Amino acid sequence: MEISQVAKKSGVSASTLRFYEEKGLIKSIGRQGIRRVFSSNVLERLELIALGRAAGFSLEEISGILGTDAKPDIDRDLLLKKANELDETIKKLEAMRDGLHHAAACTAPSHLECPRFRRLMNLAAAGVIEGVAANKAVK
Amino acid sequence: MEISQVAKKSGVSASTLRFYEEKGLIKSIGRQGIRRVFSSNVLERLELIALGRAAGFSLEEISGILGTDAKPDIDRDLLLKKANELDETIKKLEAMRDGLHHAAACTAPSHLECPRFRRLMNLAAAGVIEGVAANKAVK
DNA sequence: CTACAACTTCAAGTTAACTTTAAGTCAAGC
DNA sequence: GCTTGACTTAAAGTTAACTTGAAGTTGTAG
Repeated sequence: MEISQVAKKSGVSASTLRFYEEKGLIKSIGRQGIRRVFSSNVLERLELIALGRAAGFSLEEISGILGTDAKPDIDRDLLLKKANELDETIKKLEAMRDGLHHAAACTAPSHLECPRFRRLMNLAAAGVIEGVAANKAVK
Repeated sequence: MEISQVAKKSGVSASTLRFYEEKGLIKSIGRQGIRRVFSSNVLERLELIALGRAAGFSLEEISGILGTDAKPDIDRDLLLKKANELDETIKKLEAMRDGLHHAAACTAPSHLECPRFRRLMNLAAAGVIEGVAANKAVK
């Protein structure tokens, strides 16, 4: 496949594909003249990358998870660590979602004054700041 | 409270506090000489901001949700929309988490070849790319 | 054979969310 | 009364993840 084919099928722009290749996230299987040729495997790879991005991983983390080489040879401990991080994130997001739902329905004059909203937010916020700091530290 | 007090109690650096004030996300209640003075309410506000960041909202979105003025006067439709977006994200994250857990335990030569992993990833990836594109479009 | 659309590289530009730096202000302790 | 340390502003620098632009190359349709 040519780059435009991949772009069209994946929804990832050609410039991004070149950028990803430069970063080692994807590979072209060769060239026809000057033009890159991709195997259709790359589409799968791009889905995984998109998934990782949606999950909040950086491109660097994703290349750590998926592996930069042909064989994605994976560090199982890293995977478990990432899975646990995700679990933490999910809990916060659920609290946030519930908070938002309540805020939309609540009739208190200000949400900051609504005990239920506060309780939800406090529950959710516990460890958030530390969590963010920790994430930065990990980088 | 002085800015360093707020920084210490919130874990948010002084420069970030000034930056947030500039963006209208927080407010100081006045000045003592040249120095900002904050009320302790700002700590709560900062927790909400941290929560929003952890949930993947941009600062602009957060100021949209929390309101820039003193009274957080909230657009309920926006809240519900954000809650639904969050719900979508949560589902993807759960799929990703499950995928990672499995990948860590799986003995298939390559995860891309493991049917269970593929099934999980495909489930998770459905709509991810469109979702990302949609998020960008919303911005 | 020539025009042209689709590719190529490399460098520079963009945005978000901060951080860093330079230069100055001020209250407090010695 | 002067040094010190915590503040101040304004501007520039940083990083991630791309995008855009300029200048050149190539396969194909007319």
